[in-house]
Amino acid sequence: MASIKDVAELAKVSRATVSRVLNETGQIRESTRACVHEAMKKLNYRPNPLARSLATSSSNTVGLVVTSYRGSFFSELMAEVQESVDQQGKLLLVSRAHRSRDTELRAIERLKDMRCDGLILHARNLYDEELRVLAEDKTPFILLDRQVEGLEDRCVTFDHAEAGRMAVNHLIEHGHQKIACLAGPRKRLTAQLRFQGYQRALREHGIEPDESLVAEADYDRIGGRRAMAEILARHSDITAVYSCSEEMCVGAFDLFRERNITVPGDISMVSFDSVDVCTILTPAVTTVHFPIKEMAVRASAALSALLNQQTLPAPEIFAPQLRLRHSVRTLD
Amino acid sequence: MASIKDVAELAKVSRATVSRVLNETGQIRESTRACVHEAMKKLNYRPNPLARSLATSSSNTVGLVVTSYRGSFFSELMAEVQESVDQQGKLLLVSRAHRSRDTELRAIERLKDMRCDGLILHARNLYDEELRVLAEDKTPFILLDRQVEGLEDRCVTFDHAEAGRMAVNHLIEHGHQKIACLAGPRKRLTAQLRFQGYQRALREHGIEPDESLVAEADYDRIGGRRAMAEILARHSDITAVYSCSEEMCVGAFDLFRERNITVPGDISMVSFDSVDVCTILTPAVTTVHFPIKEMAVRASAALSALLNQQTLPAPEIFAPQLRLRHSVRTLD
DNA sequence: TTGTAGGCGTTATCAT
DNA sequence: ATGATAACGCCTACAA
Repeated sequence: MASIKDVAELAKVSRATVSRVLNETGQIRESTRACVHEAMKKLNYRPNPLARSLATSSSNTVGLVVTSYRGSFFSELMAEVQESVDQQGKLLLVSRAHRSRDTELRAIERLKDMRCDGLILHARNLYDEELRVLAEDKTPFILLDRQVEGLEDRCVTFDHAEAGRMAVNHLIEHGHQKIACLAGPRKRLTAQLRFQGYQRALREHGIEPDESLVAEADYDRIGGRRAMAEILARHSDITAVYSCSEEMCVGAFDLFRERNITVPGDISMVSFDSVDVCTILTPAVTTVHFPIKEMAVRASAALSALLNQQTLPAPEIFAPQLRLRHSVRTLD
Repeated sequence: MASIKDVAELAKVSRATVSRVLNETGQIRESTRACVHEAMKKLNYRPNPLARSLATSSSNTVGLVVTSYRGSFFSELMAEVQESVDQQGKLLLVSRAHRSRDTELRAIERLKDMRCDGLILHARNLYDEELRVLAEDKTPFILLDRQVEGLEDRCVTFDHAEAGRMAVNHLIEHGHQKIACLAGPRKRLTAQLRFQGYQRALREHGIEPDESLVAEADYDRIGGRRAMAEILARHSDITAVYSCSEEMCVGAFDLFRERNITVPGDISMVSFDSVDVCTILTPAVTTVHFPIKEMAVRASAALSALLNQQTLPAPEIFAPQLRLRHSVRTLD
């Protein structure tokens, strides 16, 4: 591979000059510029980004931290970030954080080691304080789906509790009282919020939440099926279900199909959803939409603005949105 | 950030020694090793991978080239590769090639510029010859879902034509004769193969393929819906559909639902599938499974073997597999 | 076992 | 407008 030195020699100039035409910096005579360009073509020269990074300690690279690679949620999230980063002419580095503070820290470090220009963090376990400390040093970052005091302008968030409340409200307004909840892992903050929304909606209508109507799963399909089975074993007379993820909703439908339970005939359903899986089900399921794609795009844009020293767009809290479909029956 | 130099000074040794303990190379007295380690801890030293790459021209990085980031197929493909690369302790760089030879070449170059140790290519447009030429130079690569003469041991492939034949055969064996085809983009080789499988199955049973039973789409949901509508406009009496992608199948179901067409009552369906979307539909759709996930894992493993100079596992042609579900009715 | 010194390919600061 | 030259942080002969 030809290096800048080869180009310099062939063009009979110094490496500095080649560097200048390369970066269009400084003043260069048109003739020498042409000469250099010719030499570059002739040698099929490609600048070495690693060397450049070493010299500038920046890398034209964006880092993304996620807790998992699996499942359509993360897949689409990564794809979306990939897309926008790509459009900014940068490369994306993704690093997985698994499920602890420690591994999240490591994931971030790997990315900083690579001198990423900026980071997008979908970090679930770090303490707010750690994040604030992190914000002190060089590498700028955006927090995806997380609210941290003092870092509001770096947060792209969603109101999970309100979303949950809306979903369950919808059910109650249609006459449902005995509403089951397929909940996410309790130790995840957003799962808690979604659950709180459920409780809040019930209480607002004078219904006391009943723990035995709730079952927990890891947001996944088979977990959802199992959780649904658990609840039905305890209460065969529920009239509605509030699912905290689309995959759990699919799992519940698996069970319904097996047992010839019809939706919304026997049971009404409202689910969280972020990649429109619920529209594939029959009937299409009414959802509260968690716009992870839009949020991902927003995060990339915000980071880009940060990197270019532009004024940050106002921090945005994405609003939940009810998407009415055909899975809710009006009870009389 | 502390550099190797700082560590050396603090430990009162040379940078070479630090480098040695870092890479566990050469012989070092236990006491100095300890000393160096201590210095590293004290300074919270982290080696700079960029500098290392520059020096060794290798980067502990794997590159992946895809034609698109969108859609569950690519999402899951990337996630899967991400997972295995991650487990090898490496970082993944993904680059998009869009839809032409030229852009594919560029995508590959970007990755080579970054000195990726190896590449996984899902390259659709490069000529076989170009790939062979590419194989000459340093960076090793694996071809995903593509067969190239002379590079057989670097190919992880799937028999699309046979898969298509199996699918349509299944339909014919259940008494169907007038079988529509939701085809992928003709200019893509694998789409052609899937289509050829359709033709072959028909001919083997003495049915002459009828172009008006075929409609093309870009493997996507709305395209599938439109294509299905086109065919139905021409032939309202088809009894079965062969869909070349799961998303098109979902699109067709969208139409069916609108028009109260039942599956398999009115129309039977067999579809290609790679991420099990078809099991979400009602009824669950019988599919030929295109095991992209397994293939992605295989590709990563093969690349890893290549990188470690291990003997390559025998090249594998993944076999199509019919997954019987409930979307095919037996015609009498 | 350890140190010296040159190189990896750029950028950037001075001069000229 | 251009050229030396010293970083950037690490690796690796070659010496000692």
